[in-house]
Amino acid sequence: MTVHDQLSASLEDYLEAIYNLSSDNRIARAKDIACQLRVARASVTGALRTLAQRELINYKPYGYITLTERGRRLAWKIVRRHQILNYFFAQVLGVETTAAQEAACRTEHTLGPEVTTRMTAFVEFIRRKQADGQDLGQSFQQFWSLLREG
Amino acid sequence: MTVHDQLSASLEDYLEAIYNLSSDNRIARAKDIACQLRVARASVTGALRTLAQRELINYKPYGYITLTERGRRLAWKIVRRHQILNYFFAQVLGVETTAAQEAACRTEHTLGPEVTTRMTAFVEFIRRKQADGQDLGQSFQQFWSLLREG
DNA sequence: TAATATAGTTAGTCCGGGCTAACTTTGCAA
DNA sequence: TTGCAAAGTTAGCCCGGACTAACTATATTA
Repeated sequence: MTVHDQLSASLEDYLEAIYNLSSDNRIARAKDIACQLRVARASVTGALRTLAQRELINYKPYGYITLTERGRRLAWKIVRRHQILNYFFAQVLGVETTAAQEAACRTEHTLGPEVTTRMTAFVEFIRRKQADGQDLGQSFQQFWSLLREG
Repeated sequence: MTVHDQLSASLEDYLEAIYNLSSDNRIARAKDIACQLRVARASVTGALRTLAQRELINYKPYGYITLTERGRRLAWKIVRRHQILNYFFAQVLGVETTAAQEAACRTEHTLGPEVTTRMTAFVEFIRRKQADGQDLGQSFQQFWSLLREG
């Protein structure tokens, strides 16, 4: 079984989309996955088959799509990573929200576990400082403005 | 002409390798590119052709490989991005050097221009603070140790 | 319940970018 | 100067992951 392998960037995206759609509201529909990932419906089918055979989702042709326990755990990690990066890009670097989102989408697949955990801690570190009245994002963004305008 | 297009991650790697090899010492040899990127010699040939037709390198079969002016400028940006990330991973997050290098290699291709410039500024910002006796990397790494050990 | 719209799948194609095997060119050493 | 090893190229293959077109299943609603 190829069950333990790393997922490709593309498969991570599918898994993440399924996670988001199924928690957002109801059921993850292939149509919506396609739409969210801006991909043809036909491409979704292939990805679903692969995810199913890696035992990350439960999937039968024309049936409902649900995450397995393994799938849910993995998806959660992926989503988490995404959020961390997004926070860093948006709140610390001050990148505009949709650009930050897009960057996070692209970058999230390349961080190894080492960098991910440290990055997570770093964001936590920054949040604490902020709670202590020391807003790093803000003071960087001041610096940034000076660079730009001044 | 496809001359203005974005390069794929893989082509960026080739360009970067050529840049490094030709500044490191002498001439960028296909053999060394292959070795550095851990790729078969045959794969290099294809990449060289593509880079040549995008006017980023001067290349004739069996000839020397040199960067064009455009190629050099672009390669420089790529190398720069790599260094910035590497600094951030190693000096700020405290990731061990070779792991930081590897992460930088994977991540560098996904940062858009917006994030890249801000990231560059962020690293500069941190350096300044460090010069002022406020070492963010160090204080984060203290925090990190507490998380781990404490 | 039958007709049709919508969702999903299949088949077949393409493209990037790897690979190996076999061939050609180049360059060094006898 | 020739003769062989090393470097480079070509041809042909594979794989992942997109696509379109055409088909099938499902759902809606008249």
